[in-house]
Amino acid sequence: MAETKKSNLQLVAAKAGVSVSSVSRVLNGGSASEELARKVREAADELGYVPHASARTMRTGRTDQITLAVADVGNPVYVQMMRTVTGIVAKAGYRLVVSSTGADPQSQIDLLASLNRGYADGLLMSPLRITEDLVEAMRSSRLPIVVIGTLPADVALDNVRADSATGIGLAVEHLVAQGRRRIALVNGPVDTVPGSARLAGYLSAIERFGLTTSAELQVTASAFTYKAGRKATAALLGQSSPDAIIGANDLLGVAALKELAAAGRRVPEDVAVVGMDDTDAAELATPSLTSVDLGSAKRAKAAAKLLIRRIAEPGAPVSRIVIPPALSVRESTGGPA
Amino acid sequence: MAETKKSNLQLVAAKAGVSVSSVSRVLNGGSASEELARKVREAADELGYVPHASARTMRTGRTDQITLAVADVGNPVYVQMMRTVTGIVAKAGYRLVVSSTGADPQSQIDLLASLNRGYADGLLMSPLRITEDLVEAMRSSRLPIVVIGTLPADVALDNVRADSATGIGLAVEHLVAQGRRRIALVNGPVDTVPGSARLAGYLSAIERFGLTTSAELQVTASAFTYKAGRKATAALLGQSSPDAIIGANDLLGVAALKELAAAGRRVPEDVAVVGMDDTDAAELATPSLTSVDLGSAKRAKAAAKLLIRRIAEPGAPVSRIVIPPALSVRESTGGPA
DNA sequence: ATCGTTCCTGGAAACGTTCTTAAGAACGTT
DNA sequence: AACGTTCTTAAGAACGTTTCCAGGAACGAT
Repeated sequence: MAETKKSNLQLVAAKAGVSVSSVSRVLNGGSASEELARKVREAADELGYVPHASARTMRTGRTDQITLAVADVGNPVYVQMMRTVTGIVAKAGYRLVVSSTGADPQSQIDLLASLNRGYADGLLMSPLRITEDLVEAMRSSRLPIVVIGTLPADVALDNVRADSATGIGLAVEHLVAQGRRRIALVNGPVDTVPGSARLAGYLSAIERFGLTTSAELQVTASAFTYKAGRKATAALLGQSSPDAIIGANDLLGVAALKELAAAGRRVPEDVAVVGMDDTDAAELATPSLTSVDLGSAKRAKAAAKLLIRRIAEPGAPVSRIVIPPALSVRESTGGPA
Repeated sequence: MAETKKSNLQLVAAKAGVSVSSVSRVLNGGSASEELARKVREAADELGYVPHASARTMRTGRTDQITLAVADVGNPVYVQMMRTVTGIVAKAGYRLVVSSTGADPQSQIDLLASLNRGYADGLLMSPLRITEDLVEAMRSSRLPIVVIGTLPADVALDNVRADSATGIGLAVEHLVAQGRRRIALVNGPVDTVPGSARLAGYLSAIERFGLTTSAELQVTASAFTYKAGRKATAALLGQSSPDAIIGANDLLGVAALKELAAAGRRVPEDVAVVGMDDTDAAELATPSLTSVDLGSAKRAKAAAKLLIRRIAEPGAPVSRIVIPPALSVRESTGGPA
């Protein structure tokens, strides 16, 4: 057994001395006599038969694959999502295929076009930037899509979003409770979905707690990456002296931590730091990084389930789920080691 | 244009008033008259035609997809590989599909079986554990495979390997030059390919530099992860007092860093720490982690090129490439901040 | 005018599967 | 003994492409 040559139903059928359709029926669990089933299985085993995925897809229209599109495989929040999603879709009988698009909308549009060729039964995506063109492409896609992240109100797609604003509120509240007054924001690009949400959340929280902010306390990194975060934090420290810094994600938070260390400021004594996403990176940092858990694992899980349901019933009403945030307090704001 | 309905060659042909074969020829760059080409393109545009991947695959036998199988998406060394590979294969006209297998050989065997159904034209894999069954599955696969990592000598597959032994030698040499004498190893499971290579490299380097080691200086984490590394390092510190620790990868190195901090030892004053793989995690750690660059990016790049070549010419002689290691000195061994 | 080339186009087969339809066998009922 | 029902199996169409092959048309050469 387990020979590996080209094999197909016809060869198996010939070997077993039965018809092609009978082989297909037996192998897919249809009704058949003991005798027939035995012969078929024997022949299939002997030939090391493996069904041809494309042929099946062409006939059935299903691929049994789900694609997860992520903007940056280096961002630990996506790693967390991948982990979660893999398990869920596997349980439902799907293979997960991860596709790394760039950060720009065009590459996501390209991916959508390519998926419409029939590479997958559904798409899980978390677009960083949402343009008219991308929305149009998502709308006109004939593939079920579930979006992880916020979406314009008029786009009728299933989506699972975080509540950045409340999340930042949690961070600010925690910092205020410690007597911090000059709370800075190291944000990612504001033309991105998370970037704009976090800026808005920051401004509203600052106001709500009766604090003040200023242009000097807000810097924008060129990307949600460590390197960009270092640069942005350096600029921030050059133009103001905050007593707390909120990084718009953990990578930016860790960058702030490192830059503060390089500048000789103590964390948390001189400056407290909070990140967002509560990924492994927060745990691994030194000092460990307090982080707002935006529920990325939960979001990914919910999104995967939503997608599986939508594939099963395309006509189901559109769901919009919001996952509430939580705060994980660690050393960078005086939490336990 | 850009309607998105079900469309196929037949519909386009009908709309353009030509034959199906002519449409196919035009769209795939065959020879055709100006007039015909114009009509076809117009019709295709208007219908928003997208070719059906599976149908094409069934006819041509190609999928234009390459699969990268990684054991753990959370390991930054794989992230580095994904980044590199994505670019290379895209340039050659392939889509990269990332598949996250578990650490056990069986899940890799399953993946191989599933790929033999025709999901991809080639496979890039980096198996953690190599068993007889896995070797057998790789041998009998009808899919071109390139292995990133060491392979038994009698397996005739293209592969690109690191030189762990020399790499560890570099680390030991560096540590010895600083006067370190009690060099410990925090290894991953020794029944894995990298685990056994690193243990062997460590022992030989220790001997070469005239040092001694003992069972107390060697611990084995249950996996190549941060959490397992913490536990293993804690055990190490409980049973001996090394003046240097080599982590078998960066995650273990960072874990050692954190555990030392928790135990109140200063790095690098009391204990120097070296990791392996030279990933982002080494850069982000505090203090930043000296790490042996095993050339993961170069290995991934070479492997991708090898695979593309092998797909093009299946009969080409088997290549075995070794990438030499290098040392990136950082704060954890007294390097620059 | 006939023939041989070259160029363009259409017909049709084939890739491997699933599924509908139908034919035949076995068996029980009237 | 004739008939209806149920069960098992086979035949064949269809999914959407690519590509081989052949039929013309256009054209120049003999």
